Amino acid sequence: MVAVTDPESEFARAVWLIVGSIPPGRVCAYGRVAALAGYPRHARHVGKLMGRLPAGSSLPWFRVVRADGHLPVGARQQQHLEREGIQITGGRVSLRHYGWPDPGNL
DNA sequence: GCTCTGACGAAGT
DNA sequence: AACTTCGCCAGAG
Repeated sequence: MVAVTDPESEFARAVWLIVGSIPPGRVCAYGRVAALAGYPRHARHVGKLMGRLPAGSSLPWFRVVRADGHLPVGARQQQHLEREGIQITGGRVSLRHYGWPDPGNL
C-alpha cells in the first residue's frame, strides 16, 4: 500500500498531471486539484506534495492557490503569478482567475 | 492507539 | 469583510 502523500502514489501522479496542465494566467485551488485527481477532501495532501517538489521542477506549483485566494505573506509565488498577468490585490489572488478546467463554473 | 500538525476549505460570528 | 471553529485525512512522534 503506497501512501497518497508518497510521490509514487496514484494520487501524486494525478496531482502532477493536473497541476502541469493548468494554463498560464489561470489558477486552481488545492481542493479542486484533489477532487480532479479523484480524492475529494484531500486538499491538504496536495499542499504536502507541492512542498516536496524538487527545486528545479518544471511544474507550475505557483498556480495552485487557496480557495479563498489568500497567499502566504511575502510569498515569491506572487511574483510568478503577476508575471503571468494574474491580478493580486490585498495579498490575495483575484477570484476571476479561477475556473479551471471549466471556466464556466465560476 | 492517541495527539498534534498541516502550501486546506466551508460555515458560522 | 476579518476572524474563529470545526471538519477533513495521513504522517510523525
